Amino acid sequence: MKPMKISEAVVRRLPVYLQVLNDLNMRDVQTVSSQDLGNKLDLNPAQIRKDLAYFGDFGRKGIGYDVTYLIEKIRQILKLDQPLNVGLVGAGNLGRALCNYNTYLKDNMKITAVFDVHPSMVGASINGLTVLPMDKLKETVAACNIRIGIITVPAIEAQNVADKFVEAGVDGILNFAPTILRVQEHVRIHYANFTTELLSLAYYLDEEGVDENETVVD
Amino acid sequence: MKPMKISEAVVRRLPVYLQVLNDLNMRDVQTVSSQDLGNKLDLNPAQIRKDLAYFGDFGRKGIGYDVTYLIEKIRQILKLDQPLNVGLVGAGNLGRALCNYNTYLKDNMKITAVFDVHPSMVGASINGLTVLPMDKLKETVAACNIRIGIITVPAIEAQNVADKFVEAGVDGILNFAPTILRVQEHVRIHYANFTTELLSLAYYLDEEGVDENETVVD
DNA sequence: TAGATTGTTAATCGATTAACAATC
DNA sequence: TAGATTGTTAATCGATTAACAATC
Repeated sequence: MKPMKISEAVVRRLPVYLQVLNDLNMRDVQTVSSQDLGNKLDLNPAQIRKDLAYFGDFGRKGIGYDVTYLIEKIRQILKLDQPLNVGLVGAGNLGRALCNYNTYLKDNMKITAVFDVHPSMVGASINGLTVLPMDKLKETVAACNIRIGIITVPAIEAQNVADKFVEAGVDGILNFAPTILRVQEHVRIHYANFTTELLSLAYYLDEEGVDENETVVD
Repeated sequence: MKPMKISEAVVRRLPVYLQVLNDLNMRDVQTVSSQDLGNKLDLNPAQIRKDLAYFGDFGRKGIGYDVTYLIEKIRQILKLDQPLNVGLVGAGNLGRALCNYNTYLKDNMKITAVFDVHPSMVGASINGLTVLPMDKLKETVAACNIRIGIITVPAIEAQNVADKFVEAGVDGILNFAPTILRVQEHVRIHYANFTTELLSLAYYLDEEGVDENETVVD
């Protein structure tokens, strides 16, 4: 391992590698080359080798990477080899979807508490969890050792919820609300903003919608 | 306007600009400088000016950008000045959340049809839409002029659904399933994979979890 | 006019890719 | 040994930022 600073682009690719490796593992594939991975992910094999080499020598020259071993290593790098508790605020449709995905976020990440700002939601049961009121957030985050907060409330309430999470002591926030959050520097925020993806998708549509052949006169 | 090729990074920032501009507009702000926008978004003002300048001269020297005018222009660029119909497959929790968000995706984008692969789901009502069976997908996409497909089914079914969407003639797909899709080259795919964001967030946690001051001996 | 801010060119920075020695 | 594939250095590419003339 080197004490080098790893760029965000590299870190963001690790979960993608993990996803493909888990796939291969389920299909009992023992070994994979950077070439194979590159084909599956439309990435340059050199980039994959370089990404992995930041963290150690995981491959074998002439052979490739052992799938199980590489999964284990990437899990370690992402700190998914230890349990990580997550709290969620916003028991609406999206929040409930994420709670039910819990099996999905299996990799030692678990939503262990759900909160809502609306008293009418409090007490409801979601996938075995009882929705708690916001004034229980601080003590629950401490008691359950919650490190990450997920925000699935409307944009207008998001900053307020983020402040509560930070005050309660979480180190990271995943924000689904379409708004930029301001927090103390040491708290890391990731955005899961699908509207961005959807709206930017629209940009690329008419390149095909306008049939360029129609304008060709022979 | 220039006939230049615009990079994906630029296009992805446009919806973010739009978001902030809509915010400003609601608060009756008339004019905004690239400096202001940069502060709000943690972006370099020069980058914002450059991004916008790819598409035209929208600002006024010494003044800044007219908020309403810039919103209009970005809407045009993203083709949100015309209605755009969207179909969704997967009426589970996440699918339902997106359908109910319809107000959100107001910008002339609308989910106009919902499908599910499971017969037991068919016929259910979601936000005024009746869930249709998959064998109605092709005719509905044609009849409703659906250009974009959203996939909210489990990973294992996602490629199959994508194939159906492509066969039916959509030009773009927004995939929420954590899997890479293979489609004809002319179909554009965007990924809304929040597991990637969540897992990569874990990587950054212990940088603060390990209190570096504790190791300092004076 | 003086101050502010754009649009754009040039400089910088960082990320991706090619190439190859090492080695299984 | 010959073929395959890694880890890594050097070359390339592209994106970000700085700087500034134009101008409101």
